[in-house]
Amino acid sequence: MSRNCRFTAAVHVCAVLANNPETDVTSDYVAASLNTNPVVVRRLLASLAQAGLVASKRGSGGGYRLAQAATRIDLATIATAVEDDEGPVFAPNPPNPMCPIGRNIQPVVAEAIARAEAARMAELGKVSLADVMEKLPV
Amino acid sequence: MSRNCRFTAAVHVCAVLANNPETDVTSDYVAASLNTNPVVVRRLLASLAQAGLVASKRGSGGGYRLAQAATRIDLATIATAVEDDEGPVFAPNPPNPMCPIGRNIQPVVAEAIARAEAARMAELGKVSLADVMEKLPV
DNA sequence: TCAATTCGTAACAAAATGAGTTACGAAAGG
DNA sequence: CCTTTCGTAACTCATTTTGTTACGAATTGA
Repeated sequence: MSRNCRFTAAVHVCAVLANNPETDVTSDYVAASLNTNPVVVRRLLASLAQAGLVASKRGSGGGYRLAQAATRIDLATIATAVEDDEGPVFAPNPPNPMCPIGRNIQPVVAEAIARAEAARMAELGKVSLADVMEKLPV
Repeated sequence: MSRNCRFTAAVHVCAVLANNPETDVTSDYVAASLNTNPVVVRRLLASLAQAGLVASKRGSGGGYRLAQAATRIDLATIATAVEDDEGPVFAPNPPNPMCPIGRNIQPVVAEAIARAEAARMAELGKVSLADVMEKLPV
């Protein structure tokens, strides 16, 4: 599954929480909207909680809610929270060090990828969760 | 393996071809630099050929060479050639259509992702294969 | 205190993805 | 012809991700 899959799901989760402000929403409830398993949702929410985007409460009556206003959460923050930030990923086999190309190409490409990813994040950062909510039927 | 993996490999392949201008380079040769299998390389090169970036010649003395000058090939073109352009990917299970959030969120997020991907491509487009070659020891 | 609820997380099965490998036909050159 | 090399299909294997079950810890309310 692609990178955008987890990201889209994470935005969906946040949208459900934003739609129930000041309320503790259970992972079962969110899972019903996502049409998936509660544990999958909790794993997503664990990443979001670690980034300080959501707060969780255990026990009866517990659940999740946004830890910040929807206007202050942008899609770039959500993306970095749930994506594996391992930088540019290379093949399992390292390039042949005997080859002058193979020996040196990775840092060069990695730099270009880093700039491209930064541009992608900058664009995602222009959209807030509140912007997303506005485009949904309330 | 991530998206950047195939992309990095494709740039590596192009760099090897650029390093042997006006020469037909075999997939075996490229595979040695990539430290991988010739068939894997041929699959990558098939995508690059379909995009018009490389030309192939069969038979004895055959191989691959760049179909355009390295100054005219940019990393965005390479990326679009080898990446699955399936737009934003969603989870295997579609969201619950009974939920107003689930029913409507995907197009909204897809639009933001499309803009972000466009920004990423714009950044990759600023770097040409010749730029990459310049940063490698000749 | 006790029971019910809910998160947190581990363990494992199932599914999907991609890489690697083998194989073989088609094309091209000598 | 015979060799070389691409093009591609079929298959296996490793890796990753998702889904599922399970259970302990925390919290609430009776």
